[in-house]
Amino acid sequence: MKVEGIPCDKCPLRSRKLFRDFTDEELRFVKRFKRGELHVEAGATVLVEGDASPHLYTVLDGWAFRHKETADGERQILNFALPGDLIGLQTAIMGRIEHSATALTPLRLCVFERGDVWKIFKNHPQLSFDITWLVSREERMLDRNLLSLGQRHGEQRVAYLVAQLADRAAAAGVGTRHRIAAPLRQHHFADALGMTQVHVSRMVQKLRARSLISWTHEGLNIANWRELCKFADYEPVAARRQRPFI
Amino acid sequence: MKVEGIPCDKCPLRSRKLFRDFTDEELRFVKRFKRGELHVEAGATVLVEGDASPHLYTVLDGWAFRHKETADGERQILNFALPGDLIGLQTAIMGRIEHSATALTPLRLCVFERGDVWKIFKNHPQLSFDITWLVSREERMLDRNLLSLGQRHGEQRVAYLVAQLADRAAAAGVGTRHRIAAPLRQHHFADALGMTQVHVSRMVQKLRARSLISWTHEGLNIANWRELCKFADYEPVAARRQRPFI
DNA sequence: CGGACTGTTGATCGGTATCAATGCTCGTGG
DNA sequence: CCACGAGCATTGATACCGATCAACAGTCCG
Repeated sequence: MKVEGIPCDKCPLRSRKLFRDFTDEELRFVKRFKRGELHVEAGATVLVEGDASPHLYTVLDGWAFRHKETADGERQILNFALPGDLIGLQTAIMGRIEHSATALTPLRLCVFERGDVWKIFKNHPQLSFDITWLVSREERMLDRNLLSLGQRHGEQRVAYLVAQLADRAAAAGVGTRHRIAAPLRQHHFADALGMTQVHVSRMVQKLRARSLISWTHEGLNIANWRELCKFADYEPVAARRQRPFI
Repeated sequence: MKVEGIPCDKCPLRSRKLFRDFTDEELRFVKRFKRGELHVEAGATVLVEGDASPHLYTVLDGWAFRHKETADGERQILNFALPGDLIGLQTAIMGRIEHSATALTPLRLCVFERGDVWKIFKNHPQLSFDITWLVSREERMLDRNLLSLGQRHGEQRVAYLVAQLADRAAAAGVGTRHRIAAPLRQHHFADALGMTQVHVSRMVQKLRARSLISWTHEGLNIANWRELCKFADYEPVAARRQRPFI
């Protein structure tokens, strides 16, 4: 875990076409709030349920996931976070966070302070709106995941998650729709989809039999993107559409 | 479906202790945006998936639920909306809504216009922050529901939903923790929890056998609130804690 | 009275969990 | 270079939760 400073004008996210351009004024404004950069190693925990951490983060590089546990220790992965995603905003808005977040890969985070969020609201409508956009987007993804868990059975659930992750990764510029480069294991899928790892394995085999994906020790590849989406009932995000980030 | 105007200073929500007080200035400001009141009958649809409706609403009275369907027509109830809750904000923030909303009881809604949300952000930091608070709260509830669907089995899932609804209704001032007054049917539970109505029936019986709840044609009663929460792993909201609304 | 709606009960089937063993890959250290 | 163990995926056998199909009963209402 180390902290250093890198100027926002050199922010690697800013150069990606996916993210909307900041005006010079916005850039100057948001710069003041960057408290540093946090590097955590794969597997490290960034946020812990119940914390009232003073920080929130934007993912600059790497994959993380949000998760939550029942009283008897069963873990549910709620969603994944990719570059450009904000994590830990709940601490700033609601005072207390009800989920944990863990790094899936080595992670580079841009650090903000909880109290500064209010300054953004106070002084910068457009950026406040962007923050709300990000929360709404998260809500929308959760809606989709809920639909998946509630109404789709195993094979489709796995297919849906594969499609979603590949699509998001491609959009965030950290992969393509044909290959997921993250070190995702079947037990991650299990925890995200509410099924056992053994069953995930069997469902993956079925998807392989349909020639939709291949999952070897080399990684996870999507053999037929179009068909996968159709099978999973997944609707890809509009490409070329810019989105905000902070 | 009828529309009329009732002044915000007489807003019935405002008198409930649950909701934070507005300053006179806030009241004057927000009044300008109330476009009217919408009354819809039980069972009517307020929002339809895919719409780019020009309106969003605050529930003034009654129960509604947000839901979403898979391509092959399976319905998932994502969450319920009670007085004080905002519905349809996605249209204003993201342009398009990805879920539907339906009235469970006769519903009284306060109508806002999509474009006015930006005006709020532009001119009123505190109210913008409140909006974001509401979205964050929804996200948090979805996190919890996702945990329930993914990791708890039937009996606990039902118990959790009962506890959650009773608690929220009591907090919103439309019921107590010992009785849910809404015309909820077992098929609503089924759609919300990803199980069949028949199975909900059996799980309800088990909860009855544990003397936790009773569900007759008279309605749904919680026999032992404390034990129900413990069994369901549900953490009640802090009573006496005020929350924002718009 | 008849029909719609809701909840209950029973029989059976299937999807998924559980438990356990095996094999593969890779990193490490002797 | 090989032995070993850790981590991960696969496979098989069995058990159980919850789905499905079907029938029936109570309530409400026109």
